[in-house]
This record gives sequence, C-alpha cells and structure tokens, in this order.
Amino acid sequence: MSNEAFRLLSRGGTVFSKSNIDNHLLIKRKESRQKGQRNATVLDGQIPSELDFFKYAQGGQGKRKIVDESSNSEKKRKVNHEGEDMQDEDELLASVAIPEVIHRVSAKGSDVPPHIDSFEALNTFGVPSRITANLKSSGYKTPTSVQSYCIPILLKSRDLAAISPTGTGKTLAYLLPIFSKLAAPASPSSGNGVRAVVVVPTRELAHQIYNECLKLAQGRKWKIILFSKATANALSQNGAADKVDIIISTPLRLVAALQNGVIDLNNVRHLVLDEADRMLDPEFMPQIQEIVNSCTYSFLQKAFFSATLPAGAEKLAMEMLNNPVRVVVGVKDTPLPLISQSLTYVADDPSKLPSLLSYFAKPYNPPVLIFASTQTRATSLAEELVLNGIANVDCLHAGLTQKEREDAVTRMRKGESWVMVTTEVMARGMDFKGVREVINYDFPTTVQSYVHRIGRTGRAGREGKAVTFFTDDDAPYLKTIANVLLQSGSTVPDWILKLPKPSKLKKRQMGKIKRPDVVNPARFVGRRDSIKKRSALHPIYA
DNA sequence: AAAAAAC
Repeated sequence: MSNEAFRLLSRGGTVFSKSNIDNHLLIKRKESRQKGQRNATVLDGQIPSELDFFKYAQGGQGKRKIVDESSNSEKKRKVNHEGEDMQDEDELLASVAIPEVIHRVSAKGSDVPPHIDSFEALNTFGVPSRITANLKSSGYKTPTSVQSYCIPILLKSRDLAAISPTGTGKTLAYLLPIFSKLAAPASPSSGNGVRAVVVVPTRELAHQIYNECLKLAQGRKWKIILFSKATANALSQNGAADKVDIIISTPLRLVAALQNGVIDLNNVRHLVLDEADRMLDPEFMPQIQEIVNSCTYSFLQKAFFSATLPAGAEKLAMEMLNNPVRVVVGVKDTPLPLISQSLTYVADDPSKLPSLLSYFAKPYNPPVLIFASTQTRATSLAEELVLNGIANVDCLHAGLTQKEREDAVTRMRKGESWVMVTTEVMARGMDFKGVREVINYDFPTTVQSYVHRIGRTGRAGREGKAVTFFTDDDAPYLKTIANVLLQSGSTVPDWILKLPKPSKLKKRQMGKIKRPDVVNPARFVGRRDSIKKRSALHPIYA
C-alpha cells in the first residue's frame, strides 16, 4: 500500500468529532489568555503570525486548518450566544502576551562581551540595517535570553559553547551573527569557497534551519545551500562552489563532498555545530573531526549549541574551542517548566497499546507527537492507531524515502497530521509550533533523549504537555527520569522517588531488554519475517 | 547500553 493510501485509510473513522476538538482548543486558548492577563511579570513573548514556520514550509500556504476553523467557530459562538463583536480569535490572541519563563543566565570566559537588551542595540555592532529590517518583518521583537547573550559574543568573533533549553531561539542566536559578519553576499573580495557552515544531525533539521536562513536573507542575493546529493553535485560545476555564503548540512553528506573533492572548507569563517552533544557522539565524532580539520581559515570561529551537554561531551567541546565563552541559560539538562510532565505506569509492553487507545478516547489536543524506540515499532504503532480508527495518523522515521520524509514534515507543518508517530529522528530541534502534547510510548534511554523529545512541545513560551509510559522493564532508569521531572517543577509519585539507585548490573540488564518488533504481536503471529524496514505501512496491508 | 541517524 502506498503512503497516500495509508493517509486515506487513516482519515477514516474518527474517534472524536471535529467539534469536540475545537471546543477543547477554545478552552486551551481561553486559559492562556486569562493567564496572560493576570500574570504581572509578562514579557512580550507572543508569537507574531509572521514568525510562524507554516508559511515557510514547502507547499504550506497559510495557517493550519484546525486553528482556522476553531477561530471561525469561536466567532460564530460569540455572535450567537454572547452577542460580542466579531473580533477574530487570532487577533485576540495576538494582543495578549504569552507568559515567558525568565531564565537564569550564566556567561563565563575571559572578557565576556555584555549582552544586549534589544535588537536595536545591534546598530552599535555594525549589523547591516537590511538584517535588522528582516528581523522586524519576520516578527522578531525582543531577543530571548540565549539571543541577547550569544549574539554579541559571536559578533565579537569569540568561540562559544551555548546551552539553552528547547524552543528558546538558538537558531537565530547563531544565524544572525553569521549574516552580519559575512556583511554581503559572496564577491571576489570575500575569497573563494563557502564562508559559513552549519552542521546538524538530521536532514529535517537542516531543512528547517535553511528556512530560517531564508527569512534573514530576504532582499539580498545570498547564496545559501541546503546540502544534498543534488546540491553538492551542482557545486562541482565550474566555480559554483566559490560563490557560496552558507551551507547547512548533515555530517556524512559534507564529509562525502569533501572526499569527492566537490568542495573545500578552506574559506570557512564560521562553523556552527547545532545539537552539539549529539554531533560529538562516537558515531558522528570522526566526521566532525574531519570537518573541523578541513576548516583551515586562520580566523575560524566555532560555536556549539544545544539544550543538553553532558560532562563528557562538554569536555570534548571545550577542547575544540579557542578561548571560548560558555553560556548557560536556565538549568542545564532540564526541560522547560512550561511543559507539564507526567509518568504513566503501563505494566508491560502489550499493555501500552490499550493505554494509548484509552488516552485517545478522551479529548486531546492535536497535533500529538508519539515517540517509539525503533522504526518498525513506529510503523507498527501508526498502523494500530489507524486500524483503531484514530484520525489523521502519520508516521515519520529515517527508514522512509526522502520524499516520504519531506511529505510527512509538510503535512505536520500544515496541520494535516493530528497524530505523528516517530523515532529519535524527530527528537531534536524540530520546531512544530502547534505541538501541544508529546507521548513517550517507549521509555527514552537517556536524560538527553527525554529532554529533547518532550522539548518538541512548549516552544517559544507556549505551554505543553508530556506523557511518558513506563513498564516494569523500564524500572532501572525510572528514577533518573523522575528526577528530571522533579527538577523542572512537575510532580512525581512518592514511591518512584523512593526507589533505590539503579545498580550498574540492572542498567546493563535493561540494555538487553528487547521490545517486540511490533506493538501488537497478536496481529502478526507467524508473519514477523515479512516486516520490511523501508515501508510506511506493514506489507500485511499492501 | 542500544537504537537511530548520517551516505
């Protein structure tokens, strides 16, 4: 069965009426409005519609269907029952600031440049007016904490390691200084070859950052490349690689281009590793090393960004940086307090599916993002949800074709996916502004994974909800994750906190626990061999 | 510790 057929099938039989969901949305919106009004220390944390990613998404024109329709029904409801004027719900929302968490910030290093309080202050740094104008037209008003500290540091050409929670605007914090320091699109005087490189762990994230670049690039002929096989090949044509300003790439893609001689990095002045701790993982490290070694420009600036940076990765990072400044926003390795988190006991693996179905039997806030531990389990879970009549279920993992992956992201950005089942590939960096709820169907194996996964909600000052299933098998790591919840202001049952510290042996045992390939083995008795990795839907339905 | 992701 094709992916499209999967989509069609998943549209059948809704468990919730549309109006149910709309009502739920309205309640949520009202709550946040009231919160905004009674909170005295509100900052200007609202998200202007111009800032919305949806309109930059491929094929994603305009706003998401669900939001539009809910605002229409709000309109009608008001006229019919309350006789109020017909002000659009989105205008109402825009006039109210969403409360923003005020973070503690630490900036350490020698001669740390002072932070800025407004984007206007960038004038004194010689930031081109075109850039500040683009900021304004894209709806950016006040810098977030990570932006106000990191932008001056990078503008002063310092190396930087920055740790800031999920959804706090790290991308702009490194892109704005790059555009500013490059000053103008590549010209004969700027040397030959690409001048700035951003390296990220997944293609989806690379694409998202590319879209963000396009916002800042408006009005000038910047040459920005989302690195792929095709764009790399295009560079091999006579001298094309010399007129490039910024490349966004995954590590292996870039290394392949280096080895093919398609590109050299001798003129790179700015190198950014986003999701730095992930990039310094053993599997990525050799490639990162090669990329760094290939950047031979004498005044190369390096900057590392992430929401998490375990001690080991931080040591590696600091050794790669030259007289760095270390900026920490909030508490390291801790989720945002805006995300209300809970742990749900589900006994064993077969009990998870019924638990999830009963979760969907109550009103919920779409879109929901669900994390599974493997590609086949993600596919299989998506199928089970479809077969159980959940509407607009989607699946995304790296076993799909490039096109299938891109289409899934587009549907998500357009609001067509109400339930997205995915793997670790979506855990980091992806900014789906509408995601209200994250469900960890399979228990995350590290604190970093937990923090990044649930960080797909509660972005840019919005509220979010995260539910994590755990079974008896997950016990060895339960306390570790429970402490993360506690640290960020969520509550945890007493008995979990009283658990003994897991022993090394127990942890080793947990590593050996093998979850079934599919979430409902009963459905696949005797047919397990037929499971193919590269398929959005199990062949049993084909 | 293991899966996923990277080509």
